[in-house]
Amino acid sequence: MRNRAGLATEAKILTATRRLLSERGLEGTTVKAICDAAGIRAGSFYNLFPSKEDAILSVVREAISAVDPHPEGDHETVEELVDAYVRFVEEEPVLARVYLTVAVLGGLTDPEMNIRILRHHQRRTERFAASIRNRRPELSAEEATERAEALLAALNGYALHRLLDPSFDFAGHARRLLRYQPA
Amino acid sequence: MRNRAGLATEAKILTATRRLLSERGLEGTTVKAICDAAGIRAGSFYNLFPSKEDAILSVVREAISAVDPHPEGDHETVEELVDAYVRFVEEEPVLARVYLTVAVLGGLTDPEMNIRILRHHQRRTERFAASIRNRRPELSAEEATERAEALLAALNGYALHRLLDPSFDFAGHARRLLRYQPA
DNA sequence: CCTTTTTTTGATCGTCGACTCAAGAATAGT
DNA sequence: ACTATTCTTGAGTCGACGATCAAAAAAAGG
Repeated sequence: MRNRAGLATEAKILTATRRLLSERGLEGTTVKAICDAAGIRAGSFYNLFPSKEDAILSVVREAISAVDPHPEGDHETVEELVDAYVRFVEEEPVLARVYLTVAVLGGLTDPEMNIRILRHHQRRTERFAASIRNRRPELSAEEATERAEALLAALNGYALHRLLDPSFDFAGHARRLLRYQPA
Repeated sequence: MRNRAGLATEAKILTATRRLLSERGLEGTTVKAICDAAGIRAGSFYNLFPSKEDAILSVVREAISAVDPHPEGDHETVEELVDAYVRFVEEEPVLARVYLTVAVLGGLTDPEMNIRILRHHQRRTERFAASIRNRRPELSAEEATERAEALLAALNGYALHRLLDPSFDFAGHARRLLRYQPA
């Protein structure tokens, strides 16, 4: 693809797909809905994406990789990681919805999404566990991993609730969680 | 419906629907899949259920009402309520999956499911808040509600994680949650 | 300007989804 | 045993979905 029009169309398609996935879920994200929202015909869609799944996967990958900040230093604190997740959910609600509804939910029923979300979750758990062990070296690797798992699960629960009830104080409760169970 | 065969067929349909919803989600729960699993033809299905949504809604209602124990006394403790939820998830994994994937996560994209899950969630929050205030009468209604919301959100996160990783110690972490943030 | 490549369009295809119906088989009630 | 009701079946309708394609239109490159 070299034409400017093609790049613009691709962007319109991805924007429409993001919005649809976030608002109507996998079921509501049809090729027709995407094309209507993007103001194009189906043929143009298939000129740029080999299949519907391709466009969806592209957005899902984007959402998953936006969940956590890209690794910077070797000494991340748990607070930084938690704050980053809170910011992600609050500042990128569209991608956050895609992450939670399509990736996490889809991981429970769709086999391909399952391996994808498990891989992501393992990396994420290891990262959190490392930051926990940074602060509390006396913890065994297993203990740190278990705490990271519980912390992440609770955070996901908070995030989920936050999507249902925007007045939920995600940041405050996340901080409180860290205070009571100081990682 | 008076015929025994009809009752038996209805049970087979509901069993198949439960299993499909839990394993393949809304998307994978087609009339054909239900009928295949139940060993009947589509006509029999529509002799007993006016629509596919009807059968699904029936199972979703069942799952939602199985989440919490039916009210007994006026003095439930938070521990009892939390334990009941843990037991529900561990002893009724099929319904628990339906509850979390179809009802809770579906509530984020499907408008009808949304009002259903919000109603349920409000009742549940009030119940938890009441049990919290039972133990700590010095808390304001708002504070108790906020704590109940956070507790429930974290529990749902744990439950969700438990579905992805059956080795996750849901009961243990739930208890620890209560200890650190003693409701 | 002309050629090549990319993009868009509109029509269309096959498949699979939910759902219907007439006719026959089974079952209750009497 | 008879009859009315319920249940099951198989064939079928209809629409939506993902996907394809030839041809026209637009853009890029020289």
